[in-house]
Parts: sequence; C-alpha cells; structure tokens
Amino acid sequence: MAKNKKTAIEPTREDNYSEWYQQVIKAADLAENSDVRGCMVIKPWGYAIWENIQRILDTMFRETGHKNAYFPIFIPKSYFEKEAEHVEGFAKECAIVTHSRLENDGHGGLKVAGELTEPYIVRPTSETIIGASFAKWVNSYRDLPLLINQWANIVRWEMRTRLFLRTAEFLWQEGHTVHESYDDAMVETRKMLDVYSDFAERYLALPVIKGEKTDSERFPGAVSTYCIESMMQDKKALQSGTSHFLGQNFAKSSGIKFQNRAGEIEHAWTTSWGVSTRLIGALIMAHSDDNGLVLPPKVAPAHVALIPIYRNDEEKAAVLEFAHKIELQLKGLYLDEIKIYSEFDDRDLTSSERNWYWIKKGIPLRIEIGPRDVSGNSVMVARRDKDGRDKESIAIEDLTNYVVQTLANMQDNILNSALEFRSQNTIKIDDTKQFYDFYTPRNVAQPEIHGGFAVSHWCGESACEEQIKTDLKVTIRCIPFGDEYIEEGECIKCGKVSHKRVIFAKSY
RNA sequence: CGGGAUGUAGCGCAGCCCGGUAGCGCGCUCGGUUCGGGACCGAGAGGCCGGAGGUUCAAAUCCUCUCAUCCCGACCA
Repeated sequence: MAKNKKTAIEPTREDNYSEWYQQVIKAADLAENSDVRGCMVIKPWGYAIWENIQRILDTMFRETGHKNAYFPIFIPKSYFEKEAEHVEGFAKECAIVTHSRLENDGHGGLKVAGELTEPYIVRPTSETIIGASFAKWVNSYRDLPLLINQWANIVRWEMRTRLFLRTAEFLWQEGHTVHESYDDAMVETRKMLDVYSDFAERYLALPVIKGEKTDSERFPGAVSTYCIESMMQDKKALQSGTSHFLGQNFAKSSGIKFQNRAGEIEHAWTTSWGVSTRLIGALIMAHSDDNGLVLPPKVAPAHVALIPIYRNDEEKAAVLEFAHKIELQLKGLYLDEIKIYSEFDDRDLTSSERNWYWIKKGIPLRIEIGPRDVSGNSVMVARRDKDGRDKESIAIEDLTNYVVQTLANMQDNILNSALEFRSQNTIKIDDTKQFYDFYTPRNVAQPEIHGGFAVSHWCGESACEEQIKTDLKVTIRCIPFGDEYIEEGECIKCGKVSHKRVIFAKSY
C-alpha cells in the first residue's frame, strides 16, 4: 500500500523547525551524533560538502596571497594566559590535558598518570600558539605581511550542541596575518570578510549581510570584529563567518615585534578570520525544504542521479546500456570551474524509492531513464529546486547543454529564493511598540517563529542593546556596512539620537 | 549549569497509571511478481525494554541514583 506521505521530512519546517533540521540531516545522511558528548560524526555525503567548501575557499585564500601551515592542537596554559580578554572569553569552554599516561589500576581498568608540569589547553582558537611562532618569524618590515592559514579542528566545550551549528569539536579554517601598519591590517580584515561574503553568495547561494559586531559580540581580545550574517528559514540569524582586526593586542601579548622602515622596533598589527563546518548548517537551514536537503550545485557532492527504470530483463539490458552511454556523455562536464559528478543508481529498488532517496540527499538533478526514453532517444529530468513531478523530457543531443545550463540556473535560483525570503522578512522599524510586537511570538508554543530581521536605529549604548536582549532575546547581529543604513534617527530603545540603523534579530 | 519532556528491534511508536518476563508499523534478509512519485505476495531474522542499585515470589512497569537526547533559559562560530 502506498504511504502517500505529503512530505519526505516529518515534521515540516512549520510544525517544528529544529526537529525538521535534525531530520533533514538524518534523511540526507550528512552526520550523526557520536557517543562522545557534543561531538558529531560527519558522514561521507556531509564530509564531501565540507571538502568542496575547503577546496574552493583554499583556492580563494591562495589567490589572495595566503599560505597554509599547521600548528599544534595543544596550547600551553601560560600562552593562553597572556591576553586577558582572550582568556576570559574562552576560559569557560576549554578542554584541558593534564596527564600523559595510563597505568593499570589493578582492577582490570586504567588510571591516568604522568601529570604534566604545565596543563595544555586543547585549542579553542589558535591566536596564542600561532603568535608564539610568529614572534620568531617576524623581525623586519621585510618579513611582512605574513599571511598564514590553517585548516584544523577546534574544541569548545559547549553546554548545548546541535549538529553542524554548535558542536564541541568542529572543523574550520583560521587565517592569521601580521602587518606593519594599522591600515594594512584593517585592509586585510575587510578583504577576507569580502572573500567570505563572495564565497557565501556565489557558492553557497547564501546571501549575507556584512557588518561590524557591537562591543558585546566582539571576539575576545580583538579591537574590532566583522561578520557575515545570514537569515535561516525560521527567520533567525546565523553568523556564518568572522574576521577580526586584532590591533596590536596579540602582538603585545605574544611579542610579535619588528624593525620598521624608520629603523624602530614596534609591535606588529595582526588579524584573524575563520569559517567552520557551521556553514553546512547554514546551507541546510537556508535552502532545504520539507522533502529534505536542497544543495546549491556548486557545493553539492554530486550533481546528477542517473536512475534507470525497467520492468524485465530485456528492458533492463537495453535501458542500462543506454543509461551507461548517458553516464559517459556527462563525464568531464564543468559548471564554471566545478567538476560535475554523476551517481549511477541501479540498485534493486523501485524507481520511486531511488528518486526519493536522491531528493532527500539534495542532489540537484535526477535523470530517469526508462524504456520509453531508449526508443525516444531522450530522458526525463527533474530538478531539486522544483516540484519533483515537474519533469522535463530532454533529447539526448541536448542533454549536455541542458545539464550545465540548468545547474547554473539552479545556483542562481536558490540564491534568489534566499534573497527574496530575507527581504520579505526584513523590515525597517522605528516604533518601539512595533519592534516589541515584531519579536513577540504569535504562538507561545512555538516561540521559534517570529518576525525576522529588524533594521532599526541604535544609539550605540550597550545598555539599550542589553535591555532588548533581556526583554526579547533579540540582539544586534551587526552594524551593517553600506550607505543605505546611514541616516539620522532615534534609538529604538531609548529614543536618543542615532546616526545609523543596525540589524536586530534572534540568532543561533 | 537551572526548568521541562523523552529513552522499549535499524527508524517511528504502543505497553507503564492498575507488576506476571514484550508488541505494532516501517526498514532488513530470502523467494517470487514488480519498477516513469514512496509496489505487492509469501517466508524469516532481529530487543536481557539507556545504565546501576533497591522493593517484590515476580519489574519495561514501582522507588532511588546515573547517563544520553530534545525543548526552554544562561553561554556560544
């Protein structure tokens, strides 16, 4: 008996957003919780997305002059202590290595032994350990700029974790650079933010708002923090990348000094910037639907599912031969610089089952190949960003072009949908009552569903920001760049003069 | 770390209130018929009921502790 489910994912986004998120990950087989508290196992389909993100970003980093290197996962406690704000910011979420050995406890088990003279912190970020190296590497202005990136894993002992969005261990890249002037470091900080926003929009199809963090959200130890913020389908904001101008703070604590062009010794100016596996969470929550994952073609692990359909052995032979020819035809295609991959799915399952399998995995195109296609020299193509029943018959001679062009079109279409969703849920608010109404849940049982982004005036006082956070759980996501936000007005909270609008939202 | 909820087969659940040694749907295996929106028939396999104590002749069921997950707070990429 047919199940006739309306949607492949239950519950739907509307019914229970966070449960929907978990189910999409499960249905697409991206990752699972491990037995290690707060840590995830990233499965092949999910890891392939990360590898695509890595590959593309790595190229962008190279093109902007950065070199990869690798630093220890263990940071001596004393290094960590050098930057006061930094310690304070991370102290509550550190994993600490205190012993180096296990010994037989005499009861068939093991006990820890070999206590270290100095505990190691498992890196929650690497400014201090990298700074120690940089202090040795940098002596002259001729050594600058020093542009280093590291791909690594990070541990932050989080209380509450969610797959991809917040896990105790996660994968990321962290860029660390050293410059001879304030201006050079600031240019670098902003340049890498541009790299991130460019990457997010062109590859992840994720529209982002670039801006600066307020004092309360600044990276511990930074002079200023810049970010890209994106809107998820529950209208909450997700910080998708950050770039920090560290001034001379870490140079002072790590002793990164150089002889400048005037022959004087001075502290260098540093930056750091990073994106993490959280981007996969952003992808999922920005684009997926009630039938599962929807992937922008440029980061999809594979782009085309080939699904042969047949009723008996004669048909099978003919269809498979035809299908393999198509598989061959689609080899070696590119969507811009992205190689297009196919998955040939002739598993002994009904065509419907194979179809739904790939729908849930978010593969961009499904090509059904049946007996009618063999005789018609054509195939049926369905695209993931449209209704699954909305299939198109494509002649074989047109297929190559069709696949490439449709993937390009889908990439744009997914970005445009996300842009439209964001603009529909972003509103200028100047009235305090309207602001509070906007963020008051319509349905108390589902406080997740609320207004969206509010673009409102803020006087610049932390007190106003704090009060709004206390009242509504809404924070200033960023002070956005762009002239369109600059105008005179009154602070949404206190009514005092404001020169700029900022982005308010509930956030992850 | 505080409040709430939930842990029973791979997944989703029932059974618990009122103790008597475990069941349903899906999935899985085998055989056959099927295959263009989640196929069907037949035959099977699979769980010491999250863990540890306790009460009892007897515990999935009652009590205590513990662990995990989810939701809500606090914190955060």
